[in-house]
Amino acid sequence: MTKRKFTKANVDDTVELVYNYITEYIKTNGFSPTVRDLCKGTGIRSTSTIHAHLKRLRDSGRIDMEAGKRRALTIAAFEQQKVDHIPLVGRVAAGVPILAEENIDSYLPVPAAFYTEPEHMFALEITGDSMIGAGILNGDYVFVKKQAGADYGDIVVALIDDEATVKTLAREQGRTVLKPENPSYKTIPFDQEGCLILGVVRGVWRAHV
Amino acid sequence: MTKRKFTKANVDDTVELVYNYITEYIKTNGFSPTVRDLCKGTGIRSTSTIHAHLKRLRDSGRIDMEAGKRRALTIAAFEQQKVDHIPLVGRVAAGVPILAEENIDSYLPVPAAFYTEPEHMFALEITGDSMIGAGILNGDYVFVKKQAGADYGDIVVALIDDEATVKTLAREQGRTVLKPENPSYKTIPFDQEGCLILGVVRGVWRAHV
DNA sequence: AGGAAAAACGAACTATTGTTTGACGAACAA
DNA sequence: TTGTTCGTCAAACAATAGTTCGTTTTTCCT
Repeated sequence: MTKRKFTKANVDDTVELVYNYITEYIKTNGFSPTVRDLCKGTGIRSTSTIHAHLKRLRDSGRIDMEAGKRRALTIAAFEQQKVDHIPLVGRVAAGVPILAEENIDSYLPVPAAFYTEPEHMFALEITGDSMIGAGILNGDYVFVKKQAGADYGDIVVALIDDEATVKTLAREQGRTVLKPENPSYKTIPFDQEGCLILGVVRGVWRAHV
Repeated sequence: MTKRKFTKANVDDTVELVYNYITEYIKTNGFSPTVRDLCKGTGIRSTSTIHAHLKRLRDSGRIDMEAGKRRALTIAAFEQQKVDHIPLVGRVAAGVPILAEENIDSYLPVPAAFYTEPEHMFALEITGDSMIGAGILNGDYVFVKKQAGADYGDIVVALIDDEATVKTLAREQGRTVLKPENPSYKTIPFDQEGCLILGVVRGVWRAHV
């Protein structure tokens, strides 16, 4: 009687097993598993077998690993799905830079792929329904790129007499105005005195309860 | 002449230096730095000094570390800002489970704090303007919790004759209907034949170009 | 000035962990 | 059946990296 010492499963399946355990491990622990962790996690008994599978995963571009480095496996796909944390601005204090520490309530994670310069972004919670026509509702979060100028048609965050407001920047009858997207609100003349553009809306997030 | 071999800076400042380098390193590399990496990064020459600072950071609850484990530092604050990646469903193939592999285009990162069960979520890109009244525009992404039932008033993703659509579930004149939030679209009767609720919209994301 | 405490240093120690090697078993084709 | 290939295994090797220890330097207090 020959004793069955191991089973030789389909390689692709085993590689998948290893890959899944890596992602799972990183997700729960926050750092990469070791070769021996993968042994325990997958039931594979030899470190060299894991090693071979890791090479396959690296060669197919699914993971990144540096030779010799411990716990240095990273999921290649995460690169595209990188996340930045941008500040959520609660109140806009008068005379204080928008991103000053006292303004920042917390940080929200945002897909980095959506923006080229996430370090210049901030988020703002919408109060009121003046922008309903643009699909921006009360309670929504807008993600704003900080910049002093904007184009006509852009939805901007502006400071008017020490109050922050979100409106569409437009040109009407020869004047630059801040236009609400709701007929029951009045268009605000944008005269340079006391008016300041803080940034341009680049994204909207709404959570349904 | 006494040779100045090292300067003894304020401990808090040095701890901060170490902490910042850890976050920076993890952000760029995807895995934790080693004690010796931190030496190079901070200019501190002794591994034991770094070790002492790491203990301080752990004791003050700012980082997590397990004794003996290599490259296993994690930033404690990241815990609260955890991100889940939920599948972006491109097409909805007839007769195939919504989360089947062939439906999934890619994955989007979403703040885990927003949902209790991110593993049951999927995302869908909106085509058309039938939900303008609810602030859901063409090109928006909706984040959907997968469930077979829903309440009246919920915005649902439903399958009607093998086509996925996003509408408000409502009751009108004694019948259950799928109601568009746009007067130029017709209300769709929700008869059980060929009609299926795939999930309920929990979030909306819009990126302004 | 003298001494204690705190912080940094350098070197040695330890062990976790990546890597290599050679052998064995299973699957498959000739 | 027989040989080849490939996946797995066990064990040993090598080295990266966590930890400890005793000393030196700086700061601060008396």
